[in-house]
Amino acid sequence: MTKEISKTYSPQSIEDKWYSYWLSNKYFHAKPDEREPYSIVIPPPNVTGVLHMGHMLNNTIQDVLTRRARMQGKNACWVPGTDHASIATEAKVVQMLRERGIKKSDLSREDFLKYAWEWKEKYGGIILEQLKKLGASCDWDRTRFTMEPSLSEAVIDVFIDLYNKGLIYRELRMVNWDPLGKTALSDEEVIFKDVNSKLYYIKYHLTENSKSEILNSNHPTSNIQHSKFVVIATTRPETILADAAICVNPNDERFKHLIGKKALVPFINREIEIIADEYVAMDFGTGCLKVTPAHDKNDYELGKKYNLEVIDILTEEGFLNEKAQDERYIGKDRFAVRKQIAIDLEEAGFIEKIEEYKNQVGTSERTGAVIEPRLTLQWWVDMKKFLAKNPQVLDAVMNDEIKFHPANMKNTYKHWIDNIKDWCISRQLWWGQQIPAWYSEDGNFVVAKTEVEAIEKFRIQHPTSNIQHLKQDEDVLDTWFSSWLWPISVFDGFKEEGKEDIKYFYPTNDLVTAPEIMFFWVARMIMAGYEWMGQKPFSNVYYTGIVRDKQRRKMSKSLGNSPDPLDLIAQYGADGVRMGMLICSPAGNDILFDESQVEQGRNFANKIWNAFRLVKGLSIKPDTEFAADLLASNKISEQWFEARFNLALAEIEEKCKDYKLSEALMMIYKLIWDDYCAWYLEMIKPVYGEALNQSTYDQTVAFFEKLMLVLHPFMPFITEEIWQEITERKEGESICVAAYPNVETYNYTSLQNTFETISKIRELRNSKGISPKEAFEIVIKTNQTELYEPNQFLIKKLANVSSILFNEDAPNYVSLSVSTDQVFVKLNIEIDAVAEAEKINKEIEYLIGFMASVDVKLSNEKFVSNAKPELVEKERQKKEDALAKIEVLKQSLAGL
RNA sequence: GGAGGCAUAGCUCAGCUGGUUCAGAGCAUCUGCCUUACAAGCAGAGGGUCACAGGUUCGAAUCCUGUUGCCUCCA
Repeated sequence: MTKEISKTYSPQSIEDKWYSYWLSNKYFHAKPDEREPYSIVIPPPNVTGVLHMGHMLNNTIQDVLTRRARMQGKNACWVPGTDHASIATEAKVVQMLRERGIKKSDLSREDFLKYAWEWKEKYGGIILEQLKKLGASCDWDRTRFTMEPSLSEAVIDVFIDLYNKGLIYRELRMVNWDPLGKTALSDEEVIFKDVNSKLYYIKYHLTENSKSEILNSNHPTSNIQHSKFVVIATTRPETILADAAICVNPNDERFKHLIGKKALVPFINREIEIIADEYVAMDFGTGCLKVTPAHDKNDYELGKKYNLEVIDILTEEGFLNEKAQDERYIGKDRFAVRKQIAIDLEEAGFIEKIEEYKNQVGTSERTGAVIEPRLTLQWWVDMKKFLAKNPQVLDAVMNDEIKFHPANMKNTYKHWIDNIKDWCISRQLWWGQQIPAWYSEDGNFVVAKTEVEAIEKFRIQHPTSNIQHLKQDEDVLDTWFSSWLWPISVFDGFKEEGKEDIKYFYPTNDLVTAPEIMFFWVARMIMAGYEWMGQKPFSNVYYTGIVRDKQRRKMSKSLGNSPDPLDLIAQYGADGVRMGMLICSPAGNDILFDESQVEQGRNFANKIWNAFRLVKGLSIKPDTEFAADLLASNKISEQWFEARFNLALAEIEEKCKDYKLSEALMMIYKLIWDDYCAWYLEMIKPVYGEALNQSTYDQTVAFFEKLMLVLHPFMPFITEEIWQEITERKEGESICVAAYPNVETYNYTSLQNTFETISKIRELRNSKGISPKEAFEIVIKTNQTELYEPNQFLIKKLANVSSILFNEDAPNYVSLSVSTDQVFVKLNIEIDAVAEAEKINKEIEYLIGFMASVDVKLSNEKFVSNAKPELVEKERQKKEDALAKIEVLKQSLAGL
């Protein structure tokens, strides 16, 4: 019977089998009907992406939510897809071309895009295939891509719409420039990193000095005031070549006399003025600030204020250009120049000192390159205006119309909204949606969907412009400018026709995402939702943590500390990996991933598998062939588990409602392992070679089935396998679409004292080193025999007890405390009366101490008068119980 | 520099509007068992001044204040 089922669970073949069964039966496909809808849109992974542990966690959670909803009778739809990821993808394509010996600069835009699409078709979207291994129950028929034609069209329409509403403008501004990606970035795409750098103190000679004096001056400048220099401090000495002024604080006594004078930039001897502004911090560096409007945001603002020249000495790749004036540096990378110019300055005597300095530099989220502030013409969304038009963007989150889990993320969200900056949406790339702006040769432009429309608009808006050679804007839109439409565009919400999906599935229910893209994506989807749908895009946002290794380092490819999820699945099974990821990942908390957790998951699967083997291997006979007391005992066991199950289910549902999935999973784990396997199955298991009665067997199978249903969202594969095998199923049935159990009423049968008796006897056996095979005789002293009497069968079976007597004398027995009762066990070995007495005395001592503390409370008038009456009553009960117990213990002392 | 959060067993975390479900869970550790479902297992056990110092209260892990340490986000 059990011979055919293998002793250990092997997931591989089972997982593949059921996943293709689910696909071929289209259980994950959803279309609008009369049922209540439930929808989730996937945070679209980069089309260049490969599954990493973060995806595993994120998508497991989405799958749990989706599968639960589906089983609870909702029309569940989880929409998958990928993001075109402008910068990342373009970088990959450029790299592929380089390997083939092709330079991007040699290609036309059209040719480049042809290669890019080719790349996308070939390598893009591997990640979606990997998700299938995880068991993701996405509606694959709905797979979308942010750059597919209809989604791109929506993006363009939205741009035009916002432009027409006056929410988009084009302006020359300082942006975050990525010299590697050669594009502008939004503030959100810049990551600040701590670096150890150097603070260079550089002398600028005042123009009163003659040239020869400058070159020969080597004397130390201990007193700035009387020297013929000013000294400025900078971490970026190469930018001195772009200096336009020096600035001091007008209140700074040290430098008042210098205001209005002129200084010379080292090497190139450009004359710059010393100006005064309160912006300068007197206590930082030397108190003199070099002003470099082209290469620093604050300096740029200062430059605007004082009408300073903007001298941009960097190329788009971050190399120095001819404006740097010094031949030694032109054409070289800014970091190489930084090193070299420091040496040269030092040799020429311009360096006063160099200090070690810790500062933060911005780097590109996608390429890692150090960001250069750069003055360029870019397209912007006016966020303040946008929010003024859509106040719900903040309100809905603050009043929980859109619920954040965990809720404290609301603060972060509010802070961002309150300090919002305009969104730079243009990128100097080719892979993406090209900006629908058209320029005439004389510099006018219109925003229009097509060239034909553009010509029309020119005729009206700029009738004098020459429209012979209109040129479309070269730039594309920020990737997030398409992702923010995702919950709308995947349901074709921007199309004129086919509105059934959007009407039915929007707003979506849950969004599961990482906290770091709250601003990039979550906030902007909320904006788009209100702007174009007039409604929130989702009701709940579940923020997952970041997956870290045991040393709390973020898992990353470069550190090599991230296991390959597919290897893990191959080794432990998808169910095991899912369980391992979820078991310790409360919402918002980082998860410290450790392979031992996945092992725990695999072990759990194996445990379930063996319970299945046991149940499947039972032989069954009709109830009529069994003695009444055995049937009664089994009935008690069934009732007990039924109660346990419903109690636990209610709690599990509560936890799930609060999105505390890891706690819910832990409860299921304990329900199955401890309650069902360790207790229930042991209680009803017939002695070897004997059969089980039919009615108990039926119940046992029914319980097993229910347990599988509850566990299925978390561990879909093994639960399907067992659900299919444990009883007869029809073709086309699946646990995926089976009804989730409801909490039912039950008769509560407390086996508390019985279980405690069993445990205490086992403990005694353990501590005395007595074999489990040796049976004991016991006497139970209690005034509640009804708590034990019906369960004698169970006590005998599980604790190996041969006979049970009630309230008889028990001379020379060992006494055990069970709740307020005493259980006496007859041991066949000599018992140490002195040691026993000591043990009992200790217990009495403890109880007296305990009573004393209760008495303190009870004699405290303020407690008795202030505390709730039931609480006072409880304390009284405690005292009574303790008294009764002391009495019993004293009796057994006397008996020794 | 600004905002928010955290500190409970070796590790990861539960502990709601103060009071026997208040010191809990899982893992890890230790002891004894290959007891015919499972050694990926079974039966037990030992681990904590609830970061520190004050305060409020009859009563504080829980509320308040300060200190220290750590984390995240923003500039």
